Amino acid sequence: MNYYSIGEAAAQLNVPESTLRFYEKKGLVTLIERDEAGRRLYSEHQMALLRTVMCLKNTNMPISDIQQYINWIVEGDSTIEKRLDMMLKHKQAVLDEIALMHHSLDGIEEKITRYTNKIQEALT
Amino acid sequence: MNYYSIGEAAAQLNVPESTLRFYEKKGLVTLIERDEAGRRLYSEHQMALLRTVMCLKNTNMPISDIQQYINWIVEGDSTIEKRLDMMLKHKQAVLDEIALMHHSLDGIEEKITRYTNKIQEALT
DNA sequence: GCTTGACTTAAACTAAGGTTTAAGTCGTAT
DNA sequence: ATACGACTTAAACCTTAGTTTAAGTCAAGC
Repeated sequence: MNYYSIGEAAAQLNVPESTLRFYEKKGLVTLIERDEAGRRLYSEHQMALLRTVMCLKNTNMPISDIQQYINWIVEGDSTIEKRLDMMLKHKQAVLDEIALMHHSLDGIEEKITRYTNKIQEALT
Repeated sequence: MNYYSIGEAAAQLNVPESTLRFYEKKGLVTLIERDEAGRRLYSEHQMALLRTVMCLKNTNMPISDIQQYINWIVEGDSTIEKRLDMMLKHKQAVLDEIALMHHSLDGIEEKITRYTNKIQEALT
């Protein structure tokens, strides 16, 4: 299998290395292998997990909730319903947030139109 | 003209009163009139400004940037180009953020599908 | 006359999500 | 051999965006 150093993993996930160490300490990602020298080796499997973590983080899930979700994954299939429930709720929260942003964007676009017109008028 | 007490304004904007006082201290909203007893009176004009502030806040603009924007409004028409520039950049930032959220949502929906299938299978 | 809702300042406090620092130790590549 | 990238712990520090507290004052309504 392919392994990534912390530097490679960080670059791929577009976060600082310090964040990966921080997430590890927080239990957002577990069981990272090490080479003989004690350096972290991120497997494809870990990278997939981290990509999931990033999906949740990018949609503003609090770290503590991501932690809970990861714990459920580690616990195994008995927690699938809980995970499904969490993801459904989170999806709705994200949709709500996107809707709010879209709505707010309307207000911003109105400003853009108004300013653009004003500048046009000033040039005539 | 119609005036609103801080309680009414807060309810209408869906924020705590403490936040309105905080924004005022920060200079996000200025020149709020007072009644004889010193209580804040929010005019329609102030409410409109505050709705703009909320649009920016709801799209995650930092308070310091909102402050700058409001300062420019107060300065008058000479700052219209700066405001237009700021709004155009902010619009792009918001669109980028929404795009990232949408993309991340795909990952979340994949989980939902997988968990749903697993639960279905388990029932057969 | 008392409760309610508003007001004041300044500072402390909170929560989230990291970042930085100190003071080192290792192993690998040039 | 020396620089590079990684490693350690623990605590201190940072920013953002408020919230809370203290210790009052003030005016209006019941």
